[in-house]
Amino acid sequence: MHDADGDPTRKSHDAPELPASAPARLIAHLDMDAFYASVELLRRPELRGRAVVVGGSRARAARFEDGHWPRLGDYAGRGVVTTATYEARARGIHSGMGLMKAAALAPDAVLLPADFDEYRRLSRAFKDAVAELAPAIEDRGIDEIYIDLSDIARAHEPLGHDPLGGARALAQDIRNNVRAATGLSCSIGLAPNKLLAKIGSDLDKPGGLTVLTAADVPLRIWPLPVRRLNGIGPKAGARLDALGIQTLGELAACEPGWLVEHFGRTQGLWMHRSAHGLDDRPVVTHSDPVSMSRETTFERDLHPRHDREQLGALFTRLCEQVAADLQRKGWVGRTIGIKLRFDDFRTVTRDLTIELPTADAALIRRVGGLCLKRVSLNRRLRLLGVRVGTLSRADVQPPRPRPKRPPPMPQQHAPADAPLTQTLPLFPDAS
DNA sequence: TCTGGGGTCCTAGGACCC
DNA sequence: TCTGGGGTCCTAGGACCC
Repeated sequence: MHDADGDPTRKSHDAPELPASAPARLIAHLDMDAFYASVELLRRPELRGRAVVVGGSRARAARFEDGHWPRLGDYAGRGVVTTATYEARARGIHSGMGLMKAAALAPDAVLLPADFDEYRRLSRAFKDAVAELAPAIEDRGIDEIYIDLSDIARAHEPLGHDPLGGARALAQDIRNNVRAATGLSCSIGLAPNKLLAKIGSDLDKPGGLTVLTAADVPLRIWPLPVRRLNGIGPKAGARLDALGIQTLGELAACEPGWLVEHFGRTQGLWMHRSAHGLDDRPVVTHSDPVSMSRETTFERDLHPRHDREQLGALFTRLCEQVAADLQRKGWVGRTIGIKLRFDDFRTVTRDLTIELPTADAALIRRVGGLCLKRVSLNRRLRLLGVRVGTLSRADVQPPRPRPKRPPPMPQQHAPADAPLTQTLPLFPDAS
């Protein structure tokens, strides 16, 4: 998409230092501000200024009862905070936090259930608004996108002495368009790559527009904690911390070879490059799904035998849902898998690849049942999930019926930990 | 009364094939 | 017959992201 030959500023195309001579890109990362909570405030403006938490999808629908809203402090049960307004964040609440813990911090906060249909509607609206001005968009979920502005920003005349003035103006136009179309605010990071754009959009939230260049890396990136890098999560963050590395500057100062020793070749080299603000990943404007799944956490842990019927019915429903998702979107899949989470939070998965792709609920249910037989069920369950992977389009013939292999016989592969006492088919088959 | 749901990507071992 | 190596597929788990 971005070819060195396309750079009109380059006189010489035979220069050997090809990577260095590639034209600079201009990438934006746009992140909607407290998206779900902001959507709720759009239709309940009287809640503006209050601590509002969205979460607990099975919470009762929010109703204006007797002049007050459902209090977070009255909530009892499972669930996590999906989004919190900035007022709630100021009280220490953040997404992913258990609702009961959040309730202890801000019992008087308003708790609203998530309304994903509405969030999806506004997600489409904001992406459409961006696409009117800049069509090269990479979807990163419901509330954020990358935008490749490399080509269009050149058309924007630089304003004054700022070489990025045109880009800045374009980003401003994009933000205004999003606001006009949805009433919602967003933050934008503008940088030569996705990594820096992503960090930038987070530097001045809400409503910020942050421009970062390679020259800004030492002063503005290196002081940040390593966790701000997209790709360093809780585990890698803790390992780095144990090695005495807290900031991106400290990470940047590490020898690549030393990082490779501790984190492996791929991750070690990636960390080194990233800490220096280097990132070649393109903005990917189209991608096909790899898998589709449905899962549910029960309101109370279920016993594999005592709650057998309920589990079986739940399992069947998940299969029907995932089949409906596949059919609605026009996909079929060959790999059927299940996921179980036990009361101790241990998670296991089993999957089985069949010869011909399917989107049929009954077949998914049958294969899922075979997967289930390979798990020893000696604890209560808190979650059950069904997944279909190795997808292909429903309207094209499967390319090649793959060469025959001995058909999988799950019973022969019973896990070593399967207890001898497990004799019953634990989930009644739906068929 | 800890810890949602929907995803992607990576690793690693074994089977199988050339 | 023995000794390999490489490539692909399948499966399980785990890290991470939104």
